[in-house]
Amino acid sequence: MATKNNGQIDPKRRIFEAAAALFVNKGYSAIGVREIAKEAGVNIAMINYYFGGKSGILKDILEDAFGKYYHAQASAGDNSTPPEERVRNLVANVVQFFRENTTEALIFFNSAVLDIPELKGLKEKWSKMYSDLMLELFLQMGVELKDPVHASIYNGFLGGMIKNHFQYRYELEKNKKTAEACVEGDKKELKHIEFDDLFYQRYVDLLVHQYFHGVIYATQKDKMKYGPK
Amino acid sequence: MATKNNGQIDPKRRIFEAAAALFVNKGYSAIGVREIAKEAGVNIAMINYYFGGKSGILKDILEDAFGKYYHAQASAGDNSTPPEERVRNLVANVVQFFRENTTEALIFFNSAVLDIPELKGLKEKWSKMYSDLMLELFLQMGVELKDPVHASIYNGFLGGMIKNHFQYRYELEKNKKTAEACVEGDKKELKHIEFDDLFYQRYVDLLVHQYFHGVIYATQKDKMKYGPK
DNA sequence: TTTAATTAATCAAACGTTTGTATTATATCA
DNA sequence: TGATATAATACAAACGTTTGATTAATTAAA
Repeated sequence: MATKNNGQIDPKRRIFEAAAALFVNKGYSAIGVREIAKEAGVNIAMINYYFGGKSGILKDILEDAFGKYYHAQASAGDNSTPPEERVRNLVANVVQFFRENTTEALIFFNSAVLDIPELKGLKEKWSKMYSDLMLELFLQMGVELKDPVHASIYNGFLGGMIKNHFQYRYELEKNKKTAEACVEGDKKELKHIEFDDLFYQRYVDLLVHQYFHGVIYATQKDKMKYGPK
Repeated sequence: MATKNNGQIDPKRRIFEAAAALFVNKGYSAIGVREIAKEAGVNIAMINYYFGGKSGILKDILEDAFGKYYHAQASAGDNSTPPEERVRNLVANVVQFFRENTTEALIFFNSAVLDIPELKGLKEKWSKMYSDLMLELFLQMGVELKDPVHASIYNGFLGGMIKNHFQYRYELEKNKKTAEACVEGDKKELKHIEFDDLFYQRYVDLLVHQYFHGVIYATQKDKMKYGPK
C-alpha cells in the first residue's frame, strides 16, 4: 500500500501525514478530525474507517516513531564496541533518525510528557525497553545509572538535546515560511541557515565531545567528592 | 489579595492552581473549563469573571513562570563574575526556580513548543529577552553563539536538561501516588528517591561539570577542527 | 445612624458551536 | 454479485462563553 493511486498517494497515507503536520504544530488535543480530513482531502468518515478513530492516528505515528528511535540507539554497537565509538554511533544514528523523521519524532517527544489514557500501555512498554537499553550502555562507560542523581541527569539526556535542536529548527523554518508569505521588503532580517550534511557533521562532532567527555569528567568528579556508589 | 477568606484561599488563586495542576498533566487543550471549575470548587462563570476566558489562565501562568525563570538567569552574575562561578550560580538558580515552581515551569516549557495564537506576541517577546541574555553569557565563556552549530546545541541547553529532570521527577511521583492508592501488596517495587537538598547539591555539582567543562572542551575541539569563526 | 445607592462576587441555566463517532447510502471494481 | 472504498448526514456529548438573577459588601446621602 501507500503507493500511488489515481495520481495521488493513498488516502490512509494522506491522513497520516496531514495529521502529523497538524499535531506537531498545535498538539494532538488542539486538532479536530474535520481539520485533518480537510487537509488530507478526504471525507471525515475515512479517519474512523482507516484508523478506528482520532487516537488511532496518534498511536500509529508514535509506534512508528518509537520503533525507529529504538532501532537507532540499539544498533549503535554492543559491549565489544569501544565506548567512544559507540557513543559516536549513537549520536550519529539519533541525529539521522531526527533528520529523516522530524515531524514524527517531535510528536513523539512532545506527547511523551502528556497523560493520554489510550497510550498508557504503550508508554509503559517503551519506558521499559528504553531504560534497559540505557542501563547497559552507560554501564560500559562506567556510569552507574541506578544512582538516582546520575539517572536524573542522563536519562533522556541525549535524546532531549537533539530533540531541542530539531524543535528549534522546526520553529525557525516555520517562521521563515510565514515571513516569506509576507511582503518582500520584510525578508532582509531573515538569516538563512543551511542544515546540510556539513552542518550535521560538525553538530555530531560537537555533541559527541560535549556528551562523552562531559559524562566521563562529571561522574569522576562526583565519585571523588561524594565517594563511590 | 490571595489571602485566606472564610477558611479558604481566594477563588482566583484556587482557579489558578487547579488549572495549573490539570494543564501540566494533560496539556492545555485537553482540559475543559468545567473540569477546572470543579477542581477549584467554583462556578464556571468565575473563570471568565477573573481571567477573561480559559486562555487568560494560561497567560497568567506563563507570564509568572517566565518572569521568575528570567530573573533566575539574569541574577547569576555579570561580566565581572568569573565564568565558572557565574555558570554555577546560573545552574543553582535555575534548579532553585524549578524546585519552587515545578508545575508552572513544566507548563511553560511544554507550552513553548505549541502554536497557540493568543500567545504569539508574548512568545516573541520572551524569545528576544532570552537570546539577548544567552548571547552575553556565552560570550564570556568564549563561545560565539551566533555560529549556527553552537547556537543549535546551546540554545535552551541548560534549561532543557533541568526541565528533563523535573519532568522525570513529576512522572515518578505521579506514578507513586497512583500506586499508593492501590493495594498495599504492590508497594514493594517502589524505590523511594528523596529529592532533598543533598540530592540537589550533588545534582548541581554534576550538572556544572557536565555543562561548563563540556562547553569549553567541545567548542575548543570544534575550533581546532573546523577553524575559528 | 439609619437608609438608599452602588459595586463586587457568585450562581444556575442556557447560548450557539464544535467535538469524535456512527449510520446509512452510493459508487467502484473484482 | 459481493467486497471495498467513499460520501453525506446524523447524533449525543462536550466545548468556551454569556446571561440575568441573587446575594454580600461597601459607599453615599439622609
